[in-house]
Amino acid sequence: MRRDNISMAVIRRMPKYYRYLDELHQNGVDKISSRALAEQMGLTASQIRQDFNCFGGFGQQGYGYHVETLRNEIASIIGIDRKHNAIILGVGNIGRALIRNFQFSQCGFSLLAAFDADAAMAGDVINKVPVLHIDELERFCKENRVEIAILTIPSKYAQTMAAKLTELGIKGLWNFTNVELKVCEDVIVEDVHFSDSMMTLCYRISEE
Amino acid sequence: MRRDNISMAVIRRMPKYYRYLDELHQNGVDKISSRALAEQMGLTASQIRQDFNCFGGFGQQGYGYHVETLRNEIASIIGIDRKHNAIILGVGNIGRALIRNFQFSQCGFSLLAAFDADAAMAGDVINKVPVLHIDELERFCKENRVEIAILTIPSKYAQTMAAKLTELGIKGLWNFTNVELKVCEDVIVEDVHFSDSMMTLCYRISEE
DNA sequence: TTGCCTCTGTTAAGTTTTTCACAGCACAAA
DNA sequence: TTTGTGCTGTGAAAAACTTAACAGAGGCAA
Repeated sequence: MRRDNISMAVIRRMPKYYRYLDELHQNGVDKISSRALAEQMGLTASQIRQDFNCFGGFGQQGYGYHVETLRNEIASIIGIDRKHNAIILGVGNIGRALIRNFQFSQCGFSLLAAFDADAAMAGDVINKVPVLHIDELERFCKENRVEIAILTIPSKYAQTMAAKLTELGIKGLWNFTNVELKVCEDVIVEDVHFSDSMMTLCYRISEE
Repeated sequence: MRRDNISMAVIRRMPKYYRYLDELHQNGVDKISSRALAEQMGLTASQIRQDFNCFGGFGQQGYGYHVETLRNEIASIIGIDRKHNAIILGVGNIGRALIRNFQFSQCGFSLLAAFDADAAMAGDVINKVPVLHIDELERFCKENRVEIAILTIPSKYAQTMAAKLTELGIKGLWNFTNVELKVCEDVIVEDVHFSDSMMTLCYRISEE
């Protein structure tokens, strides 16, 4: 399974494949052809075969793809079959929403703790996740192998916090602030820019 | 200003341009060259010039771009200088987070009302936005020119609700559920798939 | 077993997107 | 005014990405 030089375009389709295959599997579907999957997903069969081939190809000629096998292969490619430790910074509305509702384990993560600058929250437990004061961040990161941090703090603190987390050896940041973070290049930043998404929608509904 | 056949790749960069230009403007910067902007944004100067040229080109040879003018042109292209009426469906954690924190007006929208199936919430007002019972949706849409709906409801209701909203003449859906919505093609769906984003991060931190 | 049909992996063609290169305008300095 | 530098708009080249096409493997029925 060669996973070098895989283009971002392909990578960003993998979670979607996973989602569809997982649903098919749960509906008891055993096998599926690239054509059938393409139709459901709104892609072309060629693209699907091409995509899977980036990782070696998991189908069988004349048969198609075995849904469960393919799903598991994709899970393994993405890495969600392993557990990566995560922490969340900022227990405001969005932070709380993620802690309560987001299925971290289904995305390969384990949410170890939440941090907030508000001392009044320290000691709380939300959805089994302990809330700690931000002053404990450094100690916590040193004691636990934290791989990613989720930024749901106010924008003005984002860059400073990103720098601190970089120092503490974090590998990835899931950034919900509307700030473009500058970090050294071995730290991965995945942005969730609500406003960009909303503005795109704004443009698209205005077209005729 | 020709805005037909603009590729999605270009469109998705426009909000980012807007963000940077707005910040430059607020910092008192008057003019900027494509090269300087490229450096800040992590793009190439060529791409920036190419992008702006899709809409006619707003710069001046030998000078560069006038920040405020360019920002306003982009705002007008995206459509955030107009006001589009929006409603939000589902006042759970994410819904509440958006109502409280998201700057709708800065993205060209005006959030008229929130809807929830929980009758106990009806009559509440969150951040000046009235919460109505879902039964009032139809009446409300008929009385107000609602252009987009934000889906922050449980996934299992998403498809049904999308169909209903389509009937009511909605133009766009901002979809926070992890369901792939099937709607007729003149309705625009803009997905915010947290899990796709998180899985992509998962993949990327695993690479070496 | 044979023959037919389906479907993948893979190479090639086509399309889109990005980058390069440069003519020519604008401003500043002399 | 003239000269030089900086910068855009634009057409062409390069790269990336998607779609098409097809050989051949495998299933299935007779």
